[in-house]
Amino acid sequence: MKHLQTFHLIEAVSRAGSIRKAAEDMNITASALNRRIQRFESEFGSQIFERLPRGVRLNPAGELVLQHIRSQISDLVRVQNQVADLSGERRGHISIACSQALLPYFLPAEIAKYRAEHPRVSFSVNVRDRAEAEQELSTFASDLALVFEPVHLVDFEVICAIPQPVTVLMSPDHPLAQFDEVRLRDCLDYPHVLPTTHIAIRHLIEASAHRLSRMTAPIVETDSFEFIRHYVLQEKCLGFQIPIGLKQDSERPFITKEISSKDIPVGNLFLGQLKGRTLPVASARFALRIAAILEERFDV
Amino acid sequence: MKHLQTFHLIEAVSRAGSIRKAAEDMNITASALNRRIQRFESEFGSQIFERLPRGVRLNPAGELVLQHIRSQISDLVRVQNQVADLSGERRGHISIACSQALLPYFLPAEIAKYRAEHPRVSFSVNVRDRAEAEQELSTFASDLALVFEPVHLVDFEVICAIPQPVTVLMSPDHPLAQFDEVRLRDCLDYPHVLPTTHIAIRHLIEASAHRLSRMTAPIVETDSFEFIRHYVLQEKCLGFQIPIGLKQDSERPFITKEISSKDIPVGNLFLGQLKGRTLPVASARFALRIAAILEERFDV
DNA sequence: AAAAGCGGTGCATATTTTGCAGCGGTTCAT
DNA sequence: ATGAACCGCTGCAAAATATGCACCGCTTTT
Repeated sequence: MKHLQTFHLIEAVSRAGSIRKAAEDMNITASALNRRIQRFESEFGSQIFERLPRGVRLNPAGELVLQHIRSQISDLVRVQNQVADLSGERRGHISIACSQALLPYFLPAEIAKYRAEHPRVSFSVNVRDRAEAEQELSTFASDLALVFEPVHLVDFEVICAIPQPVTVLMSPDHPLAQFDEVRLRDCLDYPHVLPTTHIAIRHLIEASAHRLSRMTAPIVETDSFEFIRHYVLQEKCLGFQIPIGLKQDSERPFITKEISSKDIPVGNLFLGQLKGRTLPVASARFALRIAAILEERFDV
Repeated sequence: MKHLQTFHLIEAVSRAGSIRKAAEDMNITASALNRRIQRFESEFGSQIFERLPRGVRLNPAGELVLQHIRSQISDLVRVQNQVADLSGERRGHISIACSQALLPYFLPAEIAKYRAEHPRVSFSVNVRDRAEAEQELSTFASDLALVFEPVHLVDFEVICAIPQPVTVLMSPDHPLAQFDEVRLRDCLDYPHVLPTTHIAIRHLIEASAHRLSRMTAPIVETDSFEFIRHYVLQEKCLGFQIPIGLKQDSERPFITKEISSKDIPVGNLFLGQLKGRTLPVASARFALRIAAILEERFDV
């Protein structure tokens, strides 16, 4: 849309860090771009870029404006989709930022089910750690976030929260496999594989270990849950996951046991969106549905 | 701002009901305006006006677009105010749609107090009945609404709700003035003045009278609370108000008695904003403050 | 000290928008 | 029934606006 061009240019400049580079990216001359920005600043009533010797950078006012721009653009496509909806077409695109645990079973299954009913809806699924996921919402890069234990929760509007106790997994021939209940202190006695420190499960385990005055001693540290799931079958050791990352039925190649909340506090899986934002119809519908499914499955 | 001009034109056309009239209002030729609208429609991807023999009218898609436009404009001024805030100026404008009961004491006092601290903040206070007030929010004509018993509550985000029992007032020499408690049935036995039917208090009274199988028989029906307050001093009769519309201290020229919730259900005074909207800083601050004051005074 | 990169500007040129006049249609008052 | 009054819409020339080019003054880099 024509009247948003200046906005796209501003975004390009903020990305490129210099007017000349941005001009090249957008296939116009630097002088034209320069003047557009000057005109915008004068109409808007305040500078939005600070001029540096090596280029330009958004100033605080500019950050606000950029946020406004992104929200405006995303809202416009929302309106366009709603209009398309009016004329009978059920289409749209849903972008989700999610934690790794959602990748193997939950999201593939749910998205497939949804698309079976709404074939004209397409999806983006972006793996993001819990900090990145929130960032992703505020830049309008994703509509929804489905993350385990997000960090800030500012600008994060919780649609639903599902408790997910940390779960230990092991191969069936592991010594701990025979017990009904597994305590954290037992786990720490055996070789174990842990996620890297910025991952929420690791965080919960470290904090709890510290309360027991114990130390973790991972034999392997990884940022991939998939790796953990496969590794416990290779070497006799323990791995950790959250329930939603595990197959629902009992045909699992390994034994899983939830660790009591007395040992490790129960974390939450949050489904959320950008605070105050009106989601596109498709995303809003999908979010409600996912919330219902989650709440039913983990009966909250 | 230049890039919003098309939006203002669309708004003008929807208001005028015809392109030619709108063109005159906006001081351009009909042909130019016509072409702008055609261009917008083609860029947007769908017609937004339906062409009638006597002019044009927004179609459903157009209604959505207009809503988007209003939200964008209001959001832009919000950003501008926030930027002004950054540069140290504390200014802004707060528009409020409210019920009559707020006019005599509450709002004048609170606005004055607020302006004493923030002299650069200006206000609009618009008296609206409870249906209009909600309308007012969704067209972005007002930032805040402070209304007794609003009707729909769709698109209405409640900031706080304050119970307000219907209160009967009378001159000190009225027969009922001597009793501690006044029942609704007693009130209906005496001459009474009532607000017109679209006003919430009347609604509550009518419903309750109906439950008692009694009828109201107003000697005067008015849409002015001010009139009621003055009239009970002229003729020996009863009037009805809600507490916030009455002076706080006891220096009232008339006797007031709250009617028990057993007789008339307690209505609520709602402070609210448009659902999902981010208010301008000034309005948001003022709303929080009013909420705090209300909750303290009527200790919720 | 020279080169390279930056934002900003004057001026001629290209592009877009506007106003004017006029077309074909429907509504409304006579 | 009929003409006047509106309506949305369009071709074309004029006005307004945005663009590209060449170049300035400046800072950083080499």
